Amino acid sequence: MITNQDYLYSLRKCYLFEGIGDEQLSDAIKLLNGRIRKVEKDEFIVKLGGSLQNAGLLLKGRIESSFQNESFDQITMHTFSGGYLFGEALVINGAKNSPVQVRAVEDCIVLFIDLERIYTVTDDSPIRSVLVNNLIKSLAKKNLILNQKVRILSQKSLRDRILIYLKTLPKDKDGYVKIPFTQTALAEHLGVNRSALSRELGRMQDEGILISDSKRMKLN
Amino acid sequence: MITNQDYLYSLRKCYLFEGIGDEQLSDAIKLLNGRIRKVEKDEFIVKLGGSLQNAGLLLKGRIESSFQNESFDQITMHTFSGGYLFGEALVINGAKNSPVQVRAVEDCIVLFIDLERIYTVTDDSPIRSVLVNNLIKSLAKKNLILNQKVRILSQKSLRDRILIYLKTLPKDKDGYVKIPFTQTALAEHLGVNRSALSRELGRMQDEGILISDSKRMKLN
DNA sequence: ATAAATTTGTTGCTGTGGCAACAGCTTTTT
DNA sequence: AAAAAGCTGTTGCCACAGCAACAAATTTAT
Repeated sequence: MITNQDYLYSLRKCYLFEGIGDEQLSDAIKLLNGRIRKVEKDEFIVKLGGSLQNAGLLLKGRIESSFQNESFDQITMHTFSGGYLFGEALVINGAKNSPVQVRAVEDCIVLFIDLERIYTVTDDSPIRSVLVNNLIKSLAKKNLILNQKVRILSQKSLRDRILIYLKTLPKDKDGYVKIPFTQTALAEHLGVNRSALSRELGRMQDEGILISDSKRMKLN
Repeated sequence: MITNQDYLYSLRKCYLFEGIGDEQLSDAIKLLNGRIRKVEKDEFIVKLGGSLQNAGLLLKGRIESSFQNESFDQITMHTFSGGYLFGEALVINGAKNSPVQVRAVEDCIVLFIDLERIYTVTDDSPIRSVLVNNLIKSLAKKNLILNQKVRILSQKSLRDRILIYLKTLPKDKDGYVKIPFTQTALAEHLGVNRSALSRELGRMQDEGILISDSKRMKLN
């Protein structure tokens, strides 16, 4: 039996539960009718064109949302890990034809929840009003994330896509950023050809504007 | 003096007030501390990198949100008219550096509102709970709109961008769609070069897959 | 430890679409 | 009605990045 306690860390990271004390966490999850489910690597939680009944909260593992363009290239929307809420927009819109697919990249543990209970039921439970608040903020934040994606994809040159992407990543003290993907996956994130990406990264190093030792990069 | 009554039609179109009767509309607007302001053509409501204090509800006119890529091309995010709520995501996130600019394309009338009042104040006014519900749905819907934008920008070929865009527009009985932009503006929507767009539209007509008589188009 | 699978660098070829420039139209302004 | 501003079609040029193919390196599976 899997308990909430096992994943307290991920739950705490989730924006939806911000401001809700550890003691009330169980109540909140009960209120949302939370159900834990294992999802195996490479399993699709949402298929392209499919629908999703419930939003999910990722407790463990990594999940990726993506789609294909008309040339059948894979474009990654977002890769996320513990504490991430996904599928809210689909569920709230009652979308029948999902424009994205959602796939487990590793073995995952997901807490599925009935989001509607946050905003349709109208009692004045104090927990609910916190949840409402957090849900609104989550949605607004995801909006900005999507904006960022649009910004990357709007760049004309591959180099600009790389530069913008790198600027979003947090720098460590030496000014390096960690790339959380293989180069192949990075290409899918930036929506570019893999070998073209490799070539451009090489060029940038030749020109001296980029230092790159596998998985770590630094701009000048 | 401008009254709410003057713009009842636009207010009714706004998703935020769905399910709120005409009689209660004034109460709702009072609750949100609504203030009407004229915005002149070409005035910026949000500048790039700036911030926005209040969300706006467009009562009259047309507004466009856009940004520039690193090559200084103008990319249009969204053009909207009466009844549209904008700036929510910026306000809710408290964004200091707006990634987009918002500009009046025509002379506009805007109702600015204090969105926070919807979700921070915690009394159990029945109007508020409707507003909360609608705000959540609005945010989720905007999410899908952004998704659509990402989808267009992820296409490798100009033609695919055009095709996908056309498919989102509503067809009339003859299968024609109305293009609500000049070709120049359409190019900015699709994030492509204006003359390349013109060229490609020409090609498509030559190939017989598109019929186009100024402002109206039809696919085969 | 070995094999299998995946990732990465590299390179020649090629097509698409960006760019600039201009002429002809259309729309807006005065 | 005239002038100004903006939109559209067209064209030659060419760079960027997609593509395919392969070998080398790295990672994962058995």
